[in-house]
Amino acid sequence: MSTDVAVVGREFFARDPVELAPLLLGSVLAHDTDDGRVAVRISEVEAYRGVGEDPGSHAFRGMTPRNAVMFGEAAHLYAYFTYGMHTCLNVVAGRRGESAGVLLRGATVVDGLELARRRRPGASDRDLARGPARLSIALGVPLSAGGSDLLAPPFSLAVPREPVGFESGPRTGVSGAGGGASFPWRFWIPGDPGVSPYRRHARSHE
DNA sequence: CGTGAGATCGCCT
DNA sequence: GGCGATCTCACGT
Repeated sequence: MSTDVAVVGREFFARDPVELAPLLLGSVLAHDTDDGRVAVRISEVEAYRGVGEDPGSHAFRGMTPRNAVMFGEAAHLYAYFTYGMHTCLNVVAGRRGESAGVLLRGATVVDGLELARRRRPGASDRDLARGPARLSIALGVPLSAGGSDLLAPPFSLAVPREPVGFESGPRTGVSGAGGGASFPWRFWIPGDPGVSPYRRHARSHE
């Protein structure tokens, strides 16, 4: 159930996002604030490639003020605001200028359960971080934290020593080119309660 | 459990 | 001006 994780260097994240994404399943991301620490174990992610390569990516059309962080160093936080109310979190992937990232779509709380519950009143424990916007609220990460290094305080990110088994399918919420079966870059841990409820389509790996 | 609608505003064409 | 890398609540099964 709990995976053995370890802190790794930045070069681990400087690889193709489609390769990196499944390796992040089972990772533990922690965030410290004055109110305390919340840590989550990642159960679902999506890979986004860079400029010109991936029509579903915020970076597809080149650098803008919003996506500039994606063009920077790996393992930093790309946070974006959407639907007029939600913040979602990505781990920047690849080398400088590659503008790739991995969206954190779902997780389970493994530390700071009381604090996470306070941040999402009324939510069941299972739903605390199940979904990209919910995850950012449970961790207490504001949009303004965008650009932060996830390998330095107040964050910490540890990855599994041994990759976990996973399944993949089309990315959620990505319509038009970039969506559908041509980009099966959503990855999740089968049966994990932290996988978002919105879809299931599958091809399994091991 | 599934579907459907409304909320709400920054980003980029 | 149109549309999101979404969520919650209401209501039907």
